[in-house]
Amino acid sequence: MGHVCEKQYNCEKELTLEVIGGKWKMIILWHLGKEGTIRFNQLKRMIPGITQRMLVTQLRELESDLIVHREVYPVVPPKVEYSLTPQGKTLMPILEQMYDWGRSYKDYLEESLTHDIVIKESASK
Amino acid sequence: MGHVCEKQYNCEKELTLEVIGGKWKMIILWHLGKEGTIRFNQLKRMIPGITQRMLVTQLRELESDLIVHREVYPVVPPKVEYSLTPQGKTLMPILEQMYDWGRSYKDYLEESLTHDIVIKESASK
DNA sequence: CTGAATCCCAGAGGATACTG
DNA sequence: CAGTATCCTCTGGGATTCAG
Repeated sequence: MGHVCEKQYNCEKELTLEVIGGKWKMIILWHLGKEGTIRFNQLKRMIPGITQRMLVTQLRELESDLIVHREVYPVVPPKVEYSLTPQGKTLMPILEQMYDWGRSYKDYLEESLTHDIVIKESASK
Repeated sequence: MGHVCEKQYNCEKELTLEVIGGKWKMIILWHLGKEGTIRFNQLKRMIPGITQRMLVTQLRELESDLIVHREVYPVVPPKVEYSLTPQGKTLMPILEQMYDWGRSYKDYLEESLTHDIVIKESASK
């Protein structure tokens, strides 16, 4: 099943990290959580810098972890839609919390940076 | 400053991930969050399997990211205490949520696994 | 349009030994 | 006790090409 199964963990937090920790997984999950259902190329266009290969592999892992659902339409040209599973949707609160924390942390870093500059300037006088 | 500064992100969620994403960082943060203040070797004993080198490097990164505070006592033999900064403490709710999600996700995986077995058994009759 | 197949590399992570 | 200093392995991630 999931690529997550074999490994050993000190704590279930690490299991969670294993699921969302890939380089592009959080952005993928984010878009799917907001938009609902997205086609492959649509998703690719929404994520600047990602290669096709990476998008595929990340999606495959999320799929085997039962986080993302893949719906294939047997038409030509191919049409494949991705969406969150019910289990996948339960990740959204975590992603939102991580977003909020990241924002305030960024502000915090900038503050303490400018503060350092003030300290250094007054010290060099 | 932090090892976090140089890189570019699509979203601040990835900044958060950058901070807590190291192999041993969540367990370290977890213990510091629960115990408050811990000495180096004490911490090492609490984390089975970690090497001194890894514990040092992970702690150094957390320190440069202003998440962990390092207090050195000029005595012999050396005594160094680690604790969370105020900013570090704000991470705890995220870790707890990740713990909770990991637990229920683990249950979910086991359920759907046994369910699959049932399906397969009845199908092979 | 949605992939699979190759090839490749930096860097995270680890084993081990030494030190003030 | 709390670290450095080396050296090495492994794999996550990427560039590129081909295919149904």
